[in-house]
Amino acid sequence: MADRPYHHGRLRAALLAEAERTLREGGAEALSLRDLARQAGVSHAAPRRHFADRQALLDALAEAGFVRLGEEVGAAIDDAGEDWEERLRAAAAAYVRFATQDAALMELMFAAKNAAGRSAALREASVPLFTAVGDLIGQAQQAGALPRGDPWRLRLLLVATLQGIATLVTSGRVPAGQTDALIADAVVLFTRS
Amino acid sequence: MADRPYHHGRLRAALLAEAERTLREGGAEALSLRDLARQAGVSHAAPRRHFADRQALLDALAEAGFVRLGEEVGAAIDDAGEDWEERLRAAAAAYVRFATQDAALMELMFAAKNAAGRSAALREASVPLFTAVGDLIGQAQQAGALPRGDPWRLRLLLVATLQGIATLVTSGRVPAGQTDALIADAVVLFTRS
DNA sequence: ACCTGAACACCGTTCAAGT
DNA sequence: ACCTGAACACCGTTCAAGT
Repeated sequence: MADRPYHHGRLRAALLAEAERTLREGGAEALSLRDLARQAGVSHAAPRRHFADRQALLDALAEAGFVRLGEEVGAAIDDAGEDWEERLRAAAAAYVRFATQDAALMELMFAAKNAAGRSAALREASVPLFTAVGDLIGQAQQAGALPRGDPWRLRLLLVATLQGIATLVTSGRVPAGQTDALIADAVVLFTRS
Repeated sequence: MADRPYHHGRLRAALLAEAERTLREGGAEALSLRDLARQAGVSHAAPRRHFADRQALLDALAEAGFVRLGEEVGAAIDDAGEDWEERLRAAAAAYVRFATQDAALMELMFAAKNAAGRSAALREASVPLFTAVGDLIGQAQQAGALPRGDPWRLRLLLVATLQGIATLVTSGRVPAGQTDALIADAVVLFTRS
């Protein structure tokens, strides 16, 4: 690292990787472009080439977060057995686990200032997540494990419930060790309605 | 304001009031202690007497937010008719309305860094909200409008659902005009399970 | 195409000193 | 008890200049 070349080569990726770590350890407020540049061994103005401003970096983090959340929830569903209630529980557990391990990232992903049409990229990045949950619901309905009804609205309601549980857990309002019980309650709520 | 006395007199209250306004208009990131001091006509070091640091001000805002949310949800329940489903819907609508109008404040209230036992005052401030929801659930259960089961767990699940809906709405993931339908769906989910 | 270095206008926080 | 003013160490952002 003493004789680093003038061009970093992977500065954007390096900044993002380091930012994810800082975000996990100290929250979004601990993220400083100057500090990231320092840790990448680059001048404080160098990140500007890759991120127009600090918000652009946060946007990129949120975007990557949605992609990974979609992957993890999808994988959890696939890895679960064939029982629909079990699959729903696996999806919910994966969602809450992600939120617990990356609480600050989750806050970025659902920040109000990133609302609606603010970022087409962010909306697009969250498609796999919503698709995975939507597919699960549609199939569970066909199998008779979930009540009929507009699958779109049911999908939105399920994601809302998972997101709410995640928020209560990460904000410390669910007693330790009660998380799984709360998730199980939520799944029962949907399957028995 | 030209000949303001040396002692402001109500500096703490003035800072909080102005901070609430800034929070609503520009989010937590727009909150600057120096700027608040300026708007109060006081030196930049004066707020220190009332708030140990910036985080202490944010904590106080979150605390006041929980008190007000508890009041508004409680009032909505009281103002609703005697029908339990209608009362649940009124509580949910009040919760989401609060979150919509004060999205940045809501984020402060449920921030992960304010977790668990971090602030006894914050926990205490949220008691009326949880009590109002808990009482509603207990009474609806006794009236047969909600299924039996541990009311504590049901209370947590209901708050989680409301919080999740609020987050999806403020983060722009619920299509405009679909909010009421989502709230109605949530209430049906609880009453028919 | 990518990065540097200096400059600007802001912060939060601290602390001796004033009223 | 409450507030001021100067000081310190940080920021994000901009821009001419370097490679």
